[in-house]
Amino acid sequence: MKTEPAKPADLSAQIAKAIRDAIMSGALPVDERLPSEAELAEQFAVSRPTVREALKRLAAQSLIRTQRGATGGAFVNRLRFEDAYGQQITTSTLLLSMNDVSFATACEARYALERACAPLSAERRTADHLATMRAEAHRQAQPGLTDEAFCASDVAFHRALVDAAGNPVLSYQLAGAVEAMQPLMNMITFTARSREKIIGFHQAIADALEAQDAAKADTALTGLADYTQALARDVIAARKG
Amino acid sequence: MKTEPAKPADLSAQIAKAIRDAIMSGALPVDERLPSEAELAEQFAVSRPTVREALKRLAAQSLIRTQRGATGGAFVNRLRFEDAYGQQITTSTLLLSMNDVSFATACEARYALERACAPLSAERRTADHLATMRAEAHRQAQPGLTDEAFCASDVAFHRALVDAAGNPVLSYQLAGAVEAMQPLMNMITFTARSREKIIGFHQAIADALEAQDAAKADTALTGLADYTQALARDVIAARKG
DNA sequence: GCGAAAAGATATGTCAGACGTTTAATTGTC
DNA sequence: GACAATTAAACGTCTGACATATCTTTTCGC
Repeated sequence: MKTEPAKPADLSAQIAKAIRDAIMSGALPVDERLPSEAELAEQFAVSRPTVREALKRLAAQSLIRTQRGATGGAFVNRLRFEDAYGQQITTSTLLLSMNDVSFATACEARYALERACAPLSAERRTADHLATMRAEAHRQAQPGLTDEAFCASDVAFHRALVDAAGNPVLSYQLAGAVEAMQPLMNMITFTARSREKIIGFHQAIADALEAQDAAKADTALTGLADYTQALARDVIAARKG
Repeated sequence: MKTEPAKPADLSAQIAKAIRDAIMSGALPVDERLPSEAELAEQFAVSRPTVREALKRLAAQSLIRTQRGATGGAFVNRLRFEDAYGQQITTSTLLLSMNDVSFATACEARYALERACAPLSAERRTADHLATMRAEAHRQAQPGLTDEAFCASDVAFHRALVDAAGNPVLSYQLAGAVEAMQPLMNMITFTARSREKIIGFHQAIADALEAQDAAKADTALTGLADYTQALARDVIAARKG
């Protein structure tokens, strides 16, 4: 029944797991200092380089931070949402590019999640969020804009839409879905006509949020989702033909 | 204007970043073998331990895998959704526990995302998904079940609901939100009465999905969300009093 | 007596070299 | 031609050392 014979991992991986478990169980609270590398080496009966490899693994996940000097050492890091965004975006981007995820699938996920945010955003949006969305929509209307810059502005617009929900957990989850789409979106050549339509949807969304009208926001988002999917289908069809 | 003077990071962090960028840009395709540790050490003009620390950082993010032996080395790893689930859950769990995220905020995010899945799940659910949901609901009705086991089954039920949407991107994003809630849920003591009500919602959700009725599923999910929030409020109030 | 400079202690960051282990390719023998 | 022994390449780990950063303590000068 076992798919894996539970092969023994590297020592550095074992040690990293032991420390990670201690952190996740709460045995090591935030800002607690770990024993020094030499002490850890003795405790786990391995050499210092092996301990260091384990600590670097944890540092790569932002679980610890290290500090040099007399009172230095490795400390349990308070994982912040901003820190996690980067990892989330990296992972999501690679997942999409390495797994032959279709544009349709990624797009569906993204707009499903955004529609989940929309009612909360309509209720809680601040003037700041609205201003950001208006500013990005205005930038998107500039004539000389490259496709890449247009897409980047698009991402900024949607980030503002998501952040307007005022729920950091949602913002974190959505960051991956929205930002990871950008490389896929960049493959689309936006005509003046398609930009105009997209900006129209963006303005409709901003209007709905300003009016705190969740239903209207949902309608505009659905329209944008459908239009984006249609655009992508055209691009793919044109590439084949 | 700069918040950080861009302090020079450790060599191992710099090297890890360089390789990570190469992977993300596509310069290093999947399954490509990196140069040996000795060659990398020479290229970057550092020692082998430093290179190894960099490689461990990448391994911790599942960006590379290493293999011993004659044809061994470090290879660019195809990041799979299953691999990413674990990291996503770890990160989400720590984010919630370390940032004083209220139960209400986490719960709101979770149910908003699940409601985004529900219409897709109603459309595409398979017999397998329905069977899993029914089985978990049945388990939840067992009398001797501990609170922990009840919560674990609850997670399994909701995972099935999310997976029924048939969109791996959604499943990935939701995994964090759903699983990371479990430690928070475990803090609630479920009375026989509250379990009964929750199971009722679960059955209503399963019924709605079986009937492919998205509206009914949404209603049931909303009911469950409201009830869960109310339960949590009671627990918090009881703890204070 | 008090402040500032110097010395010390501690811990991480990095390097050099070595040995063991794993794995695949090569070679040699029957 | 097939199988076994050898070889080579690469990672995994260890030892020891030095460099560097930072806090603490001591010492010196006034």
